[in-house]
Amino acid sequence: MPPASNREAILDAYERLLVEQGERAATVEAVARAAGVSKGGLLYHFASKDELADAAIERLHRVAAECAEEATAQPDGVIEVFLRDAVKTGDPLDLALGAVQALQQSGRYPQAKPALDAVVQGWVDMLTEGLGDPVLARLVAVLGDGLYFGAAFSGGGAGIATPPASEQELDEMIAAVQQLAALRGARG
Amino acid sequence: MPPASNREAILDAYERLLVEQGERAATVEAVARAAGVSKGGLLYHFASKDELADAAIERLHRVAAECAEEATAQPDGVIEVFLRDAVKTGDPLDLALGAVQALQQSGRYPQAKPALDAVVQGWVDMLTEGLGDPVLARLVAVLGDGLYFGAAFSGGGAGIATPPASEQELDEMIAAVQQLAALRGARG
DNA sequence: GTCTATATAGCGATAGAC
DNA sequence: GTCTATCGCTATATAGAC
Repeated sequence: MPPASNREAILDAYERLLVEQGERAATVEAVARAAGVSKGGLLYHFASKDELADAAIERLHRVAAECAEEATAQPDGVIEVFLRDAVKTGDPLDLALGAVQALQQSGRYPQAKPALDAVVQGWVDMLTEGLGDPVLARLVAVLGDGLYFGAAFSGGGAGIATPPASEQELDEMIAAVQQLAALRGARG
Repeated sequence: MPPASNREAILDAYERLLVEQGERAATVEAVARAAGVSKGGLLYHFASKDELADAAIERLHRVAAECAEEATAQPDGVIEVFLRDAVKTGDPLDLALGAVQALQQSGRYPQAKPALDAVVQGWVDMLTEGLGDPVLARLVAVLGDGLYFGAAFSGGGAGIATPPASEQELDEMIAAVQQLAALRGARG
C-alpha cells in the first residue's frame, strides 16, 4: 500500500460506527474521535460527510468482488459456501455490507441502494448458475438473507430476525437444504 | 372509536416516515407536517419525541397480538401461513414492525430491541409447536426473515436482500419447503 | 497533514396567544 | 386542542494557525 496515512483508519472507524450504532451516531466528530484524529484532520481526507459515504460504497464494491472470486474457487458446494458466508460476522465484507446498509436505511444516501442491489444480484447469479434449479437457488438466496439479518441484527446491533444459528443448528440446516437439493436432483 | 382526534393520524404518519425514510427523517416537524398538524399540535399529544417512539412500540405489541390470534385460527398449514405473511407489505403489522425496526437501527431507542425480540420469539414458538421439527422450524423462521427483509427492503424502502418473490416464485418456494417437510415426516 | 475556532443551519422542546 | 415564536443544543462545514 502507498502511504494511505489515516485514510483507511478513518474509513474503518466509519464502518464500525455505522454498523454498531447506525448512521445517526456516525457524525464527523464521532468518526474522527474513533479514528484518533480531529474533525479537521478527517475533513482533510474526506471533504464532506458525503465523501465518506461514497468511499464506504466504493470499498463495498471492491471487497465484494474479492470475496466472489474466493468463493467460486472453493471446492465445497455452493449451498454450503453461501450459507456459511451468510453468518460470518466481522469480516471485511460483512462490515462493508452492514455499513452501506446503515447508510441506505438512513434515507440520506440514494447511492447506497444501487450498490447493494448490484452485490446481491451477483450472489443470485452465482447460485442460479451453480445449482441449475432456479427455485432452489432463490430459496437458498432468501435463506441466506434470513441468516445474514439474523446474524447481523441480533448482536449488539439492530433489528428484528431470529437469533443466529449455533454451529450445530447451522450444520443441521445446511444438511436439510442439501437433503432437499438431492430430492429435487439439483447440483450442489 | 372514541374521539382519538389527531393522535392516531400522527402515529400513522410517524410510522410511514420511519419505514420509508428512516428515523433521521422522522423529525417532529416532518411528522407534524405529514399528519397535517403543527409542531405544537403534535407536542400536545406526544410531549416528546420519545413518547412518539413509545407509542409506536406499544402499537406493535398490540397489532402483533391481534395477528397471532388470527394466524392460529387459520386452517392452512403453519408453513404456508407464516411464509405468506412474511411477504405481506403495507398491512398494519408490517408497518408497525418496520417502524420499530427503524427505531432500533437508529441506536437511540433501547426500548426497541426487547419489543422486537418478543414479537419474533412468538413466531418461533408458534412454528416449533406447529411443526414438531425444531430444525425445520428454524429453517422456516429464517426463510421468513429472508422473505420479510426482501419484501420490506426492495420497495421504496431500505437495504439489501433479494427482490421479493413473485406470486409464482413464492408458491414454488412454499411447495419446495413442504416437500422437505414431507420428506422429514414433520407436521405440515 | 493536522489542529482550533467559528459561522451557519436544523432539530427538539418551551411559552404563551388564540 | 392547535397555533406561532423562540431558546438551546448539536452537527456540518469553513477559515486559518501551526
